[in-house]
Amino acid sequence: MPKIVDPGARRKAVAEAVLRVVGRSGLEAASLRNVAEEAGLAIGSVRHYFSDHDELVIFAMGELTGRIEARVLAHVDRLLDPADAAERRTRAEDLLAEFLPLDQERHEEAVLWIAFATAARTRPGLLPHARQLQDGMLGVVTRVLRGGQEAGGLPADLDIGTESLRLSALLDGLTLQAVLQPGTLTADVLRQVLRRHLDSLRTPA
Amino acid sequence: MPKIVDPGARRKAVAEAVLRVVGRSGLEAASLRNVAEEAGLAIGSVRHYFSDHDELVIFAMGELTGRIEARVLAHVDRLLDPADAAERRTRAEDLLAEFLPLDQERHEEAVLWIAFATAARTRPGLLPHARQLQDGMLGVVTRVLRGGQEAGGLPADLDIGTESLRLSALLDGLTLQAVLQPGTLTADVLRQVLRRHLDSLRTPA
DNA sequence: AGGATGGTAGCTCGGCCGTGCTATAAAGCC
DNA sequence: GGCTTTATAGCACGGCCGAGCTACCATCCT
Repeated sequence: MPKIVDPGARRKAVAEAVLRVVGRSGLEAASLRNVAEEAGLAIGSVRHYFSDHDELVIFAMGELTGRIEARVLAHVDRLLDPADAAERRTRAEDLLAEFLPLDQERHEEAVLWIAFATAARTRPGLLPHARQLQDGMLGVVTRVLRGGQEAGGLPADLDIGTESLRLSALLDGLTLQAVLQPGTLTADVLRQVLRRHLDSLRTPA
Repeated sequence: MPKIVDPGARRKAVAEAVLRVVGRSGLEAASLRNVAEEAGLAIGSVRHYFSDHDELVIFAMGELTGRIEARVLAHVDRLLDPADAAERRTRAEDLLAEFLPLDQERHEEAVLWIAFATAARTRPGLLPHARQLQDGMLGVVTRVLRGGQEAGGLPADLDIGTESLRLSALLDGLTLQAVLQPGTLTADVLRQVLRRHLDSLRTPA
């Protein structure tokens, strides 16, 4: 039986178990024992694929950030590919909405992201993944705003640097509040706030 | 020696030790042993003032939120007391700036707040304090915006509900990013983003 | 056929955890 | 002075943790 196993797939399966445990009970509950049970494996089997507990958690975070990144980048392609300016605004909003927990899947990802990102402050091993996703988000937001400016949809004198920070902070804040207060910030409200913000950018300073 | 001790003061002193440990090593490090050592007490002494480990952590979070609340409410009084509209804008900005980690003290508080608030998701005992501060912040932001509108500094057709959510989310997001990326978001940048946001609210939709 | 390889499993150890429980000493009260 | 109260201290237990290590077994290679 053993040889035919794809190690990468196994690692991913275990990582998913980690994410499920973290989503359900928090990062501190992601022990080897709990993860092994969640994955339906023995503790020794899990350790066969991960030398360290740290490596397990870091890899799981990498899976999470990779998933989020892929979903956003797909929208980036869709935004930049067609040159029809008519749908540009809609596409931009949809792209930025990918950062918000608008459905259950993205809410779960947001919960996980907040858990790992905040844990990175005291777990140096998680910092690279946290920085990468955060920088990536700022980069995407910056590209969207700059693109909108070049397309004429946004005022030419808009300070893209400051506005990118403001918008990315808004997205982060909405995500954080949605995670901390599930039920209060519904998907409709989140979308409305985002739309209001994008509208406000169109009016000259 | 024993009788002359003020229990409240002792509990506060131990709570401060909790906050120091959490700030340095994260909430998961706030064990009775670590806290007792930080407070310079024996583990048994700490337990004399707190029946439970849970109670200790919850009380410490209460101390934190109480501290933040008191600081903000002082600004609220200062904002509402004088009726000189000239300084109103400045006072409002200063009040809102109290939510941002502009100096080392507030940065430390922001770190602690994020740690406790995110932990509240899997620790039900922390939820009340988290909700209270979060609701309080939204309430203060709402009052500031509504006050600005009534004073004529903001457009009359501004949707205070949505704008309050947007602004409070922005403040939360800036705080989160400043905590996650210390050094990147300097105090100057934070203030600039806040100022830009308040400026943008003055222009009619 | 038989050794090598790699997946699966779990026992064991030392360490930290919260907590039940007990012991000691200092202060106030009669 | 004796008794109660309370602050301080810490021992001991059971539980969970990560990690070292060994054992077993299925497959593949020669």
